[in-house]
Amino acid sequence: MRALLVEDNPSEAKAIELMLKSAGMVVDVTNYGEEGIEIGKLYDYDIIILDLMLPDIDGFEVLRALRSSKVDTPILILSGLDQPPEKVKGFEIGADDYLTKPYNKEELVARIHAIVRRSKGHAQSIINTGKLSVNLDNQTVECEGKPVHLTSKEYGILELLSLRKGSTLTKEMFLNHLYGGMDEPELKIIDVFVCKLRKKLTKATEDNYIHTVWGRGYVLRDPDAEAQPAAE
Amino acid sequence: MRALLVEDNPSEAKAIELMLKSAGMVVDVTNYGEEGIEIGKLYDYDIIILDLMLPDIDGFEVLRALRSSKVDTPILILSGLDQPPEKVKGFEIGADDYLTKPYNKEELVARIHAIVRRSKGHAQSIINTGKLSVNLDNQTVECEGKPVHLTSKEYGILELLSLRKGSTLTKEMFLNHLYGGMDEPELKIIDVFVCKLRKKLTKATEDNYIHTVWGRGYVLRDPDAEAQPAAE
DNA sequence: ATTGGCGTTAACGATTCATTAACCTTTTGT
DNA sequence: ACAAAAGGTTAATGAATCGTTAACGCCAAT
Repeated sequence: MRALLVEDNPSEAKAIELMLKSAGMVVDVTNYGEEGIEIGKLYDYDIIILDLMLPDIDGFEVLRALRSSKVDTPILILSGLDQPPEKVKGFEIGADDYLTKPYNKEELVARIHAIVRRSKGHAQSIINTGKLSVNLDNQTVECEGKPVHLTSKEYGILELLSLRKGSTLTKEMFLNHLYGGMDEPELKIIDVFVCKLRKKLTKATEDNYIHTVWGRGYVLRDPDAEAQPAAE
Repeated sequence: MRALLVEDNPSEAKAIELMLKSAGMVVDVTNYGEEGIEIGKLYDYDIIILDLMLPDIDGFEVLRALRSSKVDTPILILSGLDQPPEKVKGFEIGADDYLTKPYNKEELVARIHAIVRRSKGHAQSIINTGKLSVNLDNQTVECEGKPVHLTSKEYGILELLSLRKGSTLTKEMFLNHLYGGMDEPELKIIDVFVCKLRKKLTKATEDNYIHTVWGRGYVLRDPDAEAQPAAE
């Protein structure tokens, strides 16, 4: 999962960054609102965490700018002010959640998980596909109760496949989901991880979940579902 | 176990501190309510023991301030007044227990143990995991009835693992659980203790309880509960 | 004063993971 | 059928993380 954090206070930013990373997220950080708008438009994040207190421009402006640029990434607002009118304002402009400081650390991670889940159309934090179940909160995978050990990148692939189960995802999308910052590896790496992931899943499930859509990308499909409607 | 004591009377504070330390806890002490709020927000204690009689501000204010700052650490109130209305007030604001002076020394420790246990979701003071049983009251460990001698830090690791059995804990969490004050040693120390602890547990149980989650931390798992973790 | 247990740091080797590169197989278009 | 493009697989490399041991200093008990 890839997140953008827009927070000016360096120590606070570092604290949140570490927290998110220890929850297994790929995190980009910026201290300026303007840069937040830039990067937010440039990359396809799963979530943007936005502090209202920024040195250059008002946090609300960042939110407005992103939304008017048709960026529909879920946005969670962090605020020091606990004024209900402000909260309403945030939602009106298009925030997806609003957390007032000081907030409980676990709560931030929990909310982010919930927002991302819902934004992809999942009510539960466990996504079942055939014998497989992917736990988005723990970042664990099980096959009929037995744990399947995946490395973090392998999990990242399966996570995205599960979140958007049934639709074809391009390799670029996987790259975007798995890597932060500006130093992405080569596209080919996705093939390699898909290969490794398939091997592990086949070993565990005796079944085939990840299908190749030639020239397009990959899809995750439930093997039980007989009819195979054209994905996408 | 890490505790914060907020108590203005120096001799009383010293007495309680020693009592808690002799019960194996890591204890930070402050004489002022304001400082109690500060530190309580800053660190992640297992419990906060709060005297209502404070020189600067009312104990209830400290409690209220912590709770409104989303600090959900269990709080035990110590009080000289035995007025039922006050007791009710404490619980309403979010105290977890209320002890009136003079109180029995053992009772204080016993209550603290009970509160911490329950706050982590354990009804019993003995946590069993496979052949292992960890006694939170005595801070002792047994394997099929035979005692396993652990040093205090080794026990601290196992205690936290047991309290949060099944979930992955980062090295930072262990550091926080094992050390008080402001002078934490380096993260690496956790590896060393885990190594020593594992060796003792393996010798006693002929089994493996502590699993490494690469890049994240450690988990305690019941070996009976599941089959082998899927290989490469 | 001496000893032994413990906590801590440092150093080194072992593992695991991410990535690239190379090579082979399958699919597509002509 | 054939070449080109895309995908599949494996091996090699290097970096990050982890495990283990040794060594040092502190403190408490003898």
